[in-house]
Parts: sequence; structure tokens; C-alpha cells
Amino acid sequence: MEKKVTIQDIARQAKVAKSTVSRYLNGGSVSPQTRRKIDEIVRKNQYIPNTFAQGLKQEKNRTIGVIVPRLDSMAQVEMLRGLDSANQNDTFLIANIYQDPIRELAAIKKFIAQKVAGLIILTANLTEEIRQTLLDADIPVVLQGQDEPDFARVMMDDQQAGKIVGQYIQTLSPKNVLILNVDQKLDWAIGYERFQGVKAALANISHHEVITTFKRQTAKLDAAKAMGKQHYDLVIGATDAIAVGAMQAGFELNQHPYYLGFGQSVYSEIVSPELTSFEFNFFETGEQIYDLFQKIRNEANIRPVKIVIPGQLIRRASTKK
Amino acid sequence: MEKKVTIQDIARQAKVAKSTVSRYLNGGSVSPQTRRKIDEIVRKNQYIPNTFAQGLKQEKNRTIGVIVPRLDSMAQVEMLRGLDSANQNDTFLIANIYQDPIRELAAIKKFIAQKVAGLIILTANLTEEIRQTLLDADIPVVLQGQDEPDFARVMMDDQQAGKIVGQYIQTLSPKNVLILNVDQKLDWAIGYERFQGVKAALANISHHEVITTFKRQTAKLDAAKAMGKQHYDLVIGATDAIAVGAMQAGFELNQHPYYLGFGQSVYSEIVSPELTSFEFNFFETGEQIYDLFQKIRNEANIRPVKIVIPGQLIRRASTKK
DNA sequence: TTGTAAGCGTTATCAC
DNA sequence: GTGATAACGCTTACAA
Repeated sequence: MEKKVTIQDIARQAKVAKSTVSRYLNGGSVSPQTRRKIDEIVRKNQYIPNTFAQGLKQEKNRTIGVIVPRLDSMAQVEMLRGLDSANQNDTFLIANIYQDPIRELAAIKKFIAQKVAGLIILTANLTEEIRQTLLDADIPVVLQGQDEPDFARVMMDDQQAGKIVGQYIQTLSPKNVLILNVDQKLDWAIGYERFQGVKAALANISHHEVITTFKRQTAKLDAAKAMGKQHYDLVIGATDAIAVGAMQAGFELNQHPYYLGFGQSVYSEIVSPELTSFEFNFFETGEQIYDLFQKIRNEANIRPVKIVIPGQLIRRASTKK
Repeated sequence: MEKKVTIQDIARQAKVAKSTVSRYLNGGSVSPQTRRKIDEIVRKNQYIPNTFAQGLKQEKNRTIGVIVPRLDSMAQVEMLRGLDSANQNDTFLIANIYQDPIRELAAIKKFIAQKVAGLIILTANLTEEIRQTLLDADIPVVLQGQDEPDFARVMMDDQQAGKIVGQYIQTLSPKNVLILNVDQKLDWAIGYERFQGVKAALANISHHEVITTFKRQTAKLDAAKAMGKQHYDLVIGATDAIAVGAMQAGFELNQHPYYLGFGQSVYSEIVSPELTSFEFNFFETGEQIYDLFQKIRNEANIRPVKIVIPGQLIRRASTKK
């Protein structure tokens, strides 16, 4: 059990003033001899500066608060991995807020109180109160998933996704399409933007939209209800999880329409038939988020930027005859 | 943009000494009137104590470092959720170390330097160096996944799991069994303990063991190789992911043995046929880990405890005729 | 019950 | 290049 060794101890052993040691540590001017002497003593004592004292002195630290809506989402976890991979020298404080705005606000306030260097928020929906809190705090913030003009943000190109999927749908020439979507109010980017292009392509095709949730189980139930009433030959889920839920429902009803999903990719290759899906690279998105954060952290008054991440349609067996 | 308000500001406005405010904040003795006065001013100014100043003074804080081998594992994420759910008033610092002992050691050292209140380590394998570092640091530590007698730990009951699965296997009366396991050195609890009971049950049954990795893709490849050489009527995967990989291989080879997995539960209900699997409640495990941490944090010199989490066999379609 | 004052470990500002 | 010394915001004896 080692007791804490302070800058003072180092100074004493090196027979210099602690201010000299401090300068040594922070790359100030120190004579080569002194430097070598301190070098050795620091190493021998395994000295590590006290984070709290540092933080107290310089109103700054290398801790970034990360808000995650749900940790049981592949997309989110991939983005975290991306953040981690791009990370230079920061510590991430991760708060899982279970898609609850109340928790979200609390977590953000706590982060601000802890004087984090900045906030990265993976979110679907900012309440007005959170918006204000963020603006007032006046710290670097990067948003993902919500297109808020006041903030730096990284977005999936859901419009393009919808457009490409829309075009693809037409090549399948379906007769009757089931859309399993989520509430726009819950997630605008997905609920609205993602489906703009899809719906445009469906203008002259019979189709039906059912609002369900992100949970596979719920989606399965809702899909079963819809598919029980009438017959569809193409089912589009707002996410892969939803599409897979529908596949399960169809399986039980012994129906075999085409299926198409969006998003993550754990599910898609496991189900049989494998799921055709419009996929985004969430890992790379995470990296981009971190890079953007670095940029706005360093350049003082940069205007809110928007970065758009493209994706691509991966055709698999679920849309093949 | 609000500037920081300190305990001094509150004291001035309330016309008391800052020590009084400090006492107020920490539940010391304060007269009702003073209390009310401070109460109001604190609220009006939205005062939040500076974490660094607090941490500097009292060598203690409410931050717990959590080491996670991989975030792309359902089991791990569930445990994190459990931790979160049981959490009273702590902040979790989560470090994803990608199953890399080097990163693990680095992360642990960093946590210790940051003077975390304790460490929760979800791990499969402690190197000797990490063991020593942990012991030297002399802070509360709870381990999960590694049965180290020197530490408080929460373990899955892999022995019991193996035994139950072993009994179940016999009811299936297979002729030739393929075991897809992982290296014992990588994960003793899974590689060795989990399969003790299984192998005992297989004593008089022809079987073959192949070592693969936790990755579904690799497992699929290894399974394909083995299943290509001879015919099996039961395939047991050390994890669900491995079993699912094998299912995919079998599907492509047009073989349809029974399949059986262990562990998490995302996959099991999605594949068709649904996967029979021995399941642990990782969420509850997370809660237990936190509770145990609380206990050893508060009681000074408690002997290293061991908590064992049972599981249950869920029979699904993959082992039905 | 309240106030005074002495640190906690670090960095920053000066003189030397 | 170096060393006193004063903060940073808070807690905690110890006095009053």
C-alpha cells in the first residue's frame, strides 16, 4: 500500500522548489541537469499528479460527458467504440439515460456541475429545457441524431437513405406495402426524414403505415396485427430490429413478403433469410463525432457545423425471389 | 452565460461564514433560520459545489471505475444496466478495454491515479501484474467473471450450468456431438468450468471439441470446417454467438443437428429455429455487483466474498424434433 | 450555533 | 533558470 506522493515530495528529494517541478511537468524551462534529476525521482516514486488539485487550479480537465439514450442498441455501442478509437487523451464519462428526458436533463446537469470539458450527446430528441441548459452552460457540445441548428452536430443522411431505398423499392414492384415506423415526435430523423423518400416512391403503390416502437417484441406484435388483417408483399421497418420483429411475425403467420430494414447490422446477417438493409457506419460516425468535438473545443467561436454521414443499401436474401 | 458561483458567494449573500454554508451542505448543525436563508440563496444561485475542490480536500469521491472487456457483448451491457439500476449516488467511469490486458492495466492505473472510490471489473482474465496493481492500490474492488480468492467477486454458476446442460443432453441421446469451445486460458470460467458437466455427460458418447473464438464469424468458419468433415447431430456452443455461428454454417451445409448455446439472449429468439440456451440473468448480476461493492466499501476489512449467480435452461426449437 | 484559519496539491506570477 | 508566494474552492479543527 503506497501512500500518495506529491509534487512537494519530489521537490524535496530533488532539492528544488516545487514550482520547478511543476515547470518540469508542464514543459517549462528547466536546465538539463535539473531535468534529469527530477526525471529520475519522478519515475522512482511513480509520481502521478493529483487530478483534483489540477482541476481545481486550471478550470479545465480532460473529461468529456457522453449521453447515450440506450446501451442495448448496436448503433450506440458502435458509436462509443468509434469515439474511443478516435480518442486522443480524454476520459469519457458515459451516462445511459434509457431514453428518458428527465434522466437526460439530470445527467447533463450533473456533468456540467462536474465541470466536464464538454458534452457529446447521442440523442433522438432534445427537450426545450435541455436545449437551454446546454446553451447556458457554454461548453463545447456535439449532438448526434438531432438536427439542431444551434449546435455542432453529426447526422445520418436519412433523407438520402430514404431516397435510395425508395428507388430500390420500385425495382421490386410491390403491390401492397407495410411500413412499420416510429413516432416522429420520438425520433424526427427516423420517423420523418428517413421515410420521406420511401413514401414518395410509394405514391402510386398501395401502402399502409403502422406506428410501433424500437423494441423488437412490440414491433412483432404490431406487425402480426397488421399482417393478420391483410396481405403484404413488402414490409419496411424503420430499423433492423423492427424489420426482424416483422419477419418473426410473418414466419408465424406463414407469410413470406420481402423485408427491408434500416440501420445497424447485428441482426441482419443472423436472421434467415438475411435482411436487406440500408446501413450506416456507426463506428466511423463515432470517430467523426470526436473529431468534430476536438475542432469546436479548440477553435473558440466556430459557427455550428453539420456533418452528414452517408450510408449504403446492402441487398440480402430478404428481398430476393 | 453564468459565471461560477462559489461557497464564498453564498456565504456573503447569506451574511454567514463559508464554513457555515459548508456545514449546511454536509448536514452539520445549522440553526433553522440560517438553514432557510441559505436554502433560498443556494437555490436562487443554482449553486453546485466544485467537485475538484471537494475531492482535493477529502480524499474521497463518488466515482467508480468500471472495466468492461467488450461493449459489443449483450451480457456486458446488461450488467452495466444492472449496475446503473442499483446505483445510489455514484458516477460510473466506464472503460472499454477490448479484451486487451495492456489496455486493461493502463485503464486501471489511470482510474487509480484519478483516485476513484473503487473499481468494478468485468473480466475474463486477470494478469498477475493487474492483480498486484489492484492489491497495492488498496481500494474496494469487485470482480466479475474471474474466481480470484483475494477479491470480492460475483460469478456465474458455470459448473451448475454445465451439469444441468449435461443432464439435458442425455435426454436428447445424441450419437455424435460437436463442442465449440473457447480457450481455457482466455476464459477459465467458460472454457473450463462451464464444460466440466457437459463433458462428464458425454463420457460414453462420441464427441469432438474444437477451439474457436467469441466472434460469431470465426465460430461460423470453424464450425463449417468441422461439420464438413463429419456429421454431427448435436452442436454445443460455449456462447449463444458461437452456437448461432454454427447454425449458419449448418444452414449452408444443409445439415440440421440440434443446437445448444449458453449465455445472453438477444440472438436466441431471433434465429430460426430459436436457440435452446442456458441463460443467466446478467441484469440482476449487475445489481448484485453494485450491492456487493457497497458492502465492501462500507465495511472496512471484510473477507473476500464470493457470490454465485444461478441460471436456467431455456428449451427452444433448436433441440426439438 | 457560528466564525476563524489552516490546509489539500497544483499552477501562475513575480522577483531574484 | 529558479524559488517564494499567492491563489483555486472546499472542509475541518478549534475557538468563540
